Amino acid sequence: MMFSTKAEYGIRIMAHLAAYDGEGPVSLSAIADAEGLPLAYLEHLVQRLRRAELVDSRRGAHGGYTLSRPAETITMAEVVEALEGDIAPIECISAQDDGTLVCTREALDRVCPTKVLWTRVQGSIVRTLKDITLSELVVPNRKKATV
Amino acid sequence: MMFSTKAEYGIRIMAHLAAYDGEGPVSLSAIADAEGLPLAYLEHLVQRLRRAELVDSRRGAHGGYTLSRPAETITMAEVVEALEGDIAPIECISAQDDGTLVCTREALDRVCPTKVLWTRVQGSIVRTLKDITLSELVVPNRKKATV
DNA sequence: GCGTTATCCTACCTGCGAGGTAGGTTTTCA
DNA sequence: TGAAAACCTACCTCGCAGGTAGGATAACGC
Repeated sequence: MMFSTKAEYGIRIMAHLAAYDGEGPVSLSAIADAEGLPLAYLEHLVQRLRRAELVDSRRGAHGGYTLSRPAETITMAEVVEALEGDIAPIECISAQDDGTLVCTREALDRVCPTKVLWTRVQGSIVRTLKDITLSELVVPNRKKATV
Repeated sequence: MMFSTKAEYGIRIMAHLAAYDGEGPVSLSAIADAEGLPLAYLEHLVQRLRRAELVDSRRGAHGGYTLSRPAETITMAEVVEALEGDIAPIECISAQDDGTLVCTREALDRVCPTKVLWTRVQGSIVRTLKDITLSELVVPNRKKATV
């Protein structure tokens, strides 16, 4: 597998928040219960989402988390990157600030024969993730209950 | 990172064999030397390639490995799959024989909100890998030397 | 046939990070 | 003022990627 459960669980959090968007903050324990995931672990993940400013938090009783923006404007590339860090198919490839990819294996004289492969794979993954917004992951029949 | 060095090293082996295609078998120790990778570890990887029938082997003195087919007909999807096993972006998603993807998290009643995401990511990765053949990875200036 | 060179095979080792726990402190509400 | 929540830091542990070790088997050159 290529993405860890960090991405999976974190996306479940986001999808859950999206489903209850506009209904006030949702507590993490409610999400942990609903999704059957360990609360203490989700706390780590939601902190990443908060630092990436994808969710807002309200502390204290009746507190919880809300989406910081409408679900339609949140791409899965942002979410996955917040959770997993830079999206790179393999260790030696990393993106620079300007978006160009560099290969750490590539010395001055030698070109890396596999770079072209990883570059294209990375491109297609990022393109796909940018193309999907959070709103597409919301399960419809979960929403109506409390509305 | 999403692919391990198994894929990276294995692809380097394949690229090396492709560069010396038609010049008789290349020994693994020659490849290990040229690429600066541990021979004993490469042995494990090349066995996977052999079992997937991507390379042929000849034992004994002056033995080594050769591509089993022309490089243009070998897709990177085959190579990566031989090395890493099934290409799945995340643990819960796996491909069935007919190519449809299933999510182990998906119970009878609940749909998995993230499945649509992983399905599309998986599709774009596989499509990209199928689209690239080994011949595209061959570094030109490496070939002429012994020709 | 015998040494050399290679593949082939099985078992083992080791460090690290994913995945998870624990136990607090701080903030907000009723 | 106490309950409910976010917030924070430190720790644990176990599987596995990445690599080693050592031998068995096979095909040459002489």
